[in-house]
Amino acid sequence: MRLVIARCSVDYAGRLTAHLPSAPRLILVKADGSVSIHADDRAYKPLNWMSPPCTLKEGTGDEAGVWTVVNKAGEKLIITMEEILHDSSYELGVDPGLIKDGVEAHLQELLADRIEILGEGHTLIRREYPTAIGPVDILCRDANGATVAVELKRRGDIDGVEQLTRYLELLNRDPHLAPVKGVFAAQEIKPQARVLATDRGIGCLVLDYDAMRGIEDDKLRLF
Amino acid sequence: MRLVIARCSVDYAGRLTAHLPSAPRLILVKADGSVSIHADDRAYKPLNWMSPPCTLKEGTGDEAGVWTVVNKAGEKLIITMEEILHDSSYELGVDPGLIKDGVEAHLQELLADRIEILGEGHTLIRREYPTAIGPVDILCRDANGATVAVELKRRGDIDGVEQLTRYLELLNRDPHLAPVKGVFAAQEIKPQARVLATDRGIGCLVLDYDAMRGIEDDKLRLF
DNA sequence: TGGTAGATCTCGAGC
DNA sequence: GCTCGAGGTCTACCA
Repeated sequence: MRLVIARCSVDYAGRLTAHLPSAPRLILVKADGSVSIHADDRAYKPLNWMSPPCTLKEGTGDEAGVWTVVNKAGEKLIITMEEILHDSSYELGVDPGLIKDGVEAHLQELLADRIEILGEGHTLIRREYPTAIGPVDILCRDANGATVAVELKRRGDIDGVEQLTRYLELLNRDPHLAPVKGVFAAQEIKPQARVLATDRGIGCLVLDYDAMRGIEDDKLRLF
Repeated sequence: MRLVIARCSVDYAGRLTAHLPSAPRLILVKADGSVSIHADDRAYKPLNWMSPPCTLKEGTGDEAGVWTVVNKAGEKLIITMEEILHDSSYELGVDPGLIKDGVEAHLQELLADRIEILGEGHTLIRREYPTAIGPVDILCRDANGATVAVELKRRGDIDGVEQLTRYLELLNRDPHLAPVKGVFAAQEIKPQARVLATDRGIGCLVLDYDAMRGIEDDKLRLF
């Protein structure tokens, strides 16, 4: 990891063209060859960057102080250094990486484990039920044996309803499954998504992640 | 901008919970109070971060070496420093910011200016034609006076077709406009999006940004 | 390699 | 304050 603080201007030419006028900034050159340029605000997104794999060439002679970063697609990032204020390097090694909890995959596990949250007598067919246009999060049967397709989201908005609609259209063409009902399940369902879902006869289910995890924990404690 | 290289472990509790085991990393504290933690790879996304506005508290006494970053929503980022390898600060000032070219807004301008790209005899009604569910990018009439709604994307995929479909459904309820045809225009149209659009009777138009800009430049040179 | 869906998405505009 | 759409989205996963 190389840290450079420098007054510089930057030009990017690739999927779009963009220019950064001269100003003091932080330039990060990482061990994988990637380069990013940061201003003194915003935690998440750099002003400009080149993702790996890419190669950095530092100009010499006439081109001294001009860094050119290129990737395979031919995108270019050109950094023109005007004044170097700091330049240091550190060996950090490979990062052990982030351990996450609380994402959609876990919600899917929890709901599959407690499928009766969908209603008395529901039984799981399978998670990630494959279709031609992608896997349905959960497929199950209700107490009457009717097929139910569940689309799971952390935040339920209109896109999720469209996605489920496409699945339902497809699943309903399968005589072994039809008629298939839809349930849109999320930790939070946006009003417009609820309206659209309801209009299409799709059920809405708001999930309480902490409560579900609690139930799961209780269940685990029984064994 | 404060740059710290340190062996540290990190815990995030907020929209999810996440943990980073002890390892050497770069910690950036920016002038807006934001904090980000970088490994020695990936240009774009930090391992962990807290977006502004947020406040950083460095622990003292028993809590020495423990940094706590909190935002208004109550999300917490806790950084436990085990060994500081570098610590320096720089005043960078406010960045003049990025100048972009080649985005959807510009495409819309260009297409509106050369509406005949859609076909001989087309006339513009207006850009950003307002509807209850949002503005239609371009509304125009073809040579026969029929209404045409255009959805513009840089990259045309299935979502864009869905969006245009919703607009068409709505616009076709307006007796002053109906019947309304749809055109899906993008610099690149994904095969599946093309299939869906065609299936719904929506036309597809691939736009050449450089050529359109060239035409525009030629046009400007005439005046 | 290409397509799809998720993300602590972020960010900005419009209401 | 929210809602929605765009992003050089990036990234992981799967065919």
